[in-house]
Amino acid sequence: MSERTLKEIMSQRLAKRESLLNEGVNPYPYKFDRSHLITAALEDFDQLAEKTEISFAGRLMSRRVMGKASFANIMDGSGRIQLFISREEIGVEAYTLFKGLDLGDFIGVSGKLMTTRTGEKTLKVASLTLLSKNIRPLPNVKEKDGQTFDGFEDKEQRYRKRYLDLIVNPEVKETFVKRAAIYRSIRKFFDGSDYLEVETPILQPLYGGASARPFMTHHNALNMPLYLRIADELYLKRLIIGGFEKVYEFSRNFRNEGMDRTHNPEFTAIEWYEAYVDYHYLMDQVESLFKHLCADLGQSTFSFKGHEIDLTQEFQRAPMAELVAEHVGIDLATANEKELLTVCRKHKVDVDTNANYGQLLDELFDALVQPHLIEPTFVTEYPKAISPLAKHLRDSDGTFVERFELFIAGSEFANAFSELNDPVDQRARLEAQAALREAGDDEAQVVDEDFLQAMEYGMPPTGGVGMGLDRLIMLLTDNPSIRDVLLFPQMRPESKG
RNA sequence: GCACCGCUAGCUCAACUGGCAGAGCAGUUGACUCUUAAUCAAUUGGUUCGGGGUUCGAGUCCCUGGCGGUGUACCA
Repeated sequence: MSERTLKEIMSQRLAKRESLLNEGVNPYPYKFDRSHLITAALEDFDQLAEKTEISFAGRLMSRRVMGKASFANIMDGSGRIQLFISREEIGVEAYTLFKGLDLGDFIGVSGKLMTTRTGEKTLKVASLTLLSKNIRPLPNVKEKDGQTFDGFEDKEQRYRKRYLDLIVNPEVKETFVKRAAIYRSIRKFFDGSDYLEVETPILQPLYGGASARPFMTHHNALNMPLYLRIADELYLKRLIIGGFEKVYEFSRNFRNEGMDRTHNPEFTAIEWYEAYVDYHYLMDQVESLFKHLCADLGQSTFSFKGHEIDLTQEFQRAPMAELVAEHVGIDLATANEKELLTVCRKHKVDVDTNANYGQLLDELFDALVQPHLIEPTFVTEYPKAISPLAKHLRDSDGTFVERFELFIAGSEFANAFSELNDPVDQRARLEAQAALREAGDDEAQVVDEDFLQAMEYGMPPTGGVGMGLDRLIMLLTDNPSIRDVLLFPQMRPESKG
């Protein structure tokens, strides 16, 4: 739409590019030696001002021309600074070049720092070089005293053209800088506990470790189907079997499912496994990971979804059935499926009438309890029916397993178990999943014969945790949508309708 | 999936009950040596998301499709 007017602006700029080339000026030179980042020079202003010749490189963001002298602002990766350019100072030729610049051009400038009459720290430009010619106009944003005017606000365009969002809405950068800091902190936590960071296949002949539909692809040379991983769990367990006793991986996972505020088709999780520990150990460990993160970020209370949450407090722990029982006022430990169904109906929880005890309990929990778990809470003892990779709860009848999930502000943040390591039991559980698949559940897990064989060689008692990092970053940066913590969220192609 | 809201110039927005599609910024031309949402003067720029319909006349009303946002459901 409105291509014509955009084309006019662009053809003007293309013409400038041409005439520069004709004058023998390369509008795209190869390098520029800058002496300072903008913010570094501003911090060191008193040392540098009036004395030292310094240089910056950056993008021209605004301009105020007043005849033979001008002010402009450039932005580099660190920040912005005002430039003062006078014809007297830089000469007629350079001043003409400056007046021919467009917003969005990259330039290199050198000169001395000064303070303007109104007290703004400014570079008095002595020389100026074009570093890259802009030919497509940037969204035009005005700024004053930290307030922005006429911003670039269309969320769709911001997600589709994230590079523009980053240029024009600098606060967006902070989320991604913080994301990197969180990764660094997590790495430090595990590296410091003698964990080994590993990389396992993203392209897998069979997918597993979670209940989800996969993306499928095809390898030409092998002429075989391959799946993009939905989780790295089964490979990390192979490594535990192989004798690496503590492993972790930042795992980009792919799930062929719906998209919404909290789901992107590709997302990042961290999973870690440690030999000879159980889920009680893991709860303590997860709590200390959060404390470690808070210390590194220098913050203990986080605002998220309108709640103020202290992540350094002791996390609550409670079995799933108890939490549901508290809510419905019925002792569920002795309830049968029929009674649970009645409870579901009473609380208007929509369920499949063929659902088993575990699925019903899970439904009740999701509908009635989870939204109210605001303070950090480990929900423990999940039904075996929905946990095919977890060990039976010790000293019990086998209805429940040693598993926990961590909830904060009504959302799930971690999922962990005392990992099942009995190969006979594991085979039976996966075969039960396969039966569910036969019955039409296309998210049920598949039997991975190689994984079962690996376990038959012997797997030590092991604890393992999976934690969704995108959601963690949403929590720690107070962003309500996963799209705000992904640089390039998945979008439908733009179409002309 | 369902509901609601949105889509008009490069950007931000306006246009009453259906009556000539507008403004600011950006762009272009000119003036201006301490401005800072610079200012002043002039000026260019439109497939109003696509398609169909009603009407003398549609940005506006109706149908249909697209994309996005929010909520909700399903799903981990």
